[in-house]
Parts: sequence; structure tokens; C-alpha cells
Amino acid sequence: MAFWLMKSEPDEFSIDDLASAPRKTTAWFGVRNYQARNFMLKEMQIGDKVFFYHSSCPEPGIAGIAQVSSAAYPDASQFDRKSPYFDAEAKRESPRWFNVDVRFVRKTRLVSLAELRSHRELSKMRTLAPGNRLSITPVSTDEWEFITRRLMKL
DNA sequence: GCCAACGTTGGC
DNA sequence: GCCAACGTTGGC
Repeated sequence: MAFWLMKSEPDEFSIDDLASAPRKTTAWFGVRNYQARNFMLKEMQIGDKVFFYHSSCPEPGIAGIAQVSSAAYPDASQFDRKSPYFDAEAKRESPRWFNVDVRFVRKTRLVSLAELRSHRELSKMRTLAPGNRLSITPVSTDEWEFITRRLMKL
């Protein structure tokens, strides 16, 4: 089992939105970056644990925990002309973008970006790397355990 | 709203 | 295959 961090703008879709979604599950659609897509398509497994991260908001940070609840399948929004994620190059028979489903596990206290940066133990964390913009990044077992046990006291 | 960093595009 | 231009991300 692997660990991930997935970013969402809470104005668009927050941890509370996930908690109140039907079956507490959402399709993680709209990813339009190949590296992030490949994590979903090639590496994620059902049951992988996810830090749900709020980005582009007054207090960016980890807001909860979710888990991967499906294998990757074609992202429907690429075929939807009315969607901001529409991709004219994508064809039904050869989709370009994929997503997994993500299911709510629990809310946590907000562990802010500033707090994450303050711990040496997390200095190698991919999402904290200078200039990182990837919306999906791997989290190591050590990083996961440090954050859940030491910071969240779970 | 600014801007640094990065990914993508397209001309050559 | 290089690289300049452009668009996007996301913290501040």
C-alpha cells in the first residue's frame, strides 16, 4: 500500500464536500498534468491512503484523510464540451486523461503548510520541494507516520 | 494581484 | 531535438 498527497482548492471541492458527497466518494477528475495522471493510472492501488490537501486558500495545508477507492478510468470531463476540463484532442477510443475515485476517511485538524515546513523530518517531502506544483505527490511511509502520529496524534 | 517555478507548445 | 514563448500553479 502506498501513500499520496492530493491537492484540491476548497472553494472548488473541500474535505467537507467529500464527507457529504454521495457514498463519501468522488471522481478525482480534472487532472491535466501527465505526471499526476501517471500516478493515478500506473501507480495507485485501491486502498492507498491519501492526505487531502487544501490549496490556493487562506490557510493551505492537510485537512483530512481519504483513500483510493477505484482503479483509474477515463476522466469523463475530457469529453464534455461544457467542462473547463474539456480536451478536444481526447477521443473516446483513446482517452488522454484518467482519474481514480477517492473516498472520505476522516477530517483531521488542519496541518498547515507552514507547520509541515517547520519539521526536519518532512524536509524531503515531495510536495514541499521548491517550485513543486504537482497536484498529486507520493508520500513516504515515514512521512505518513510522522504526520498522522506525531502531528495529528491519530 | 504579484511573481517564481515549472510544464507544454511549436517553430526551426 | 532545442529552446523561447506562453500558460498555469499556488504561496504570499
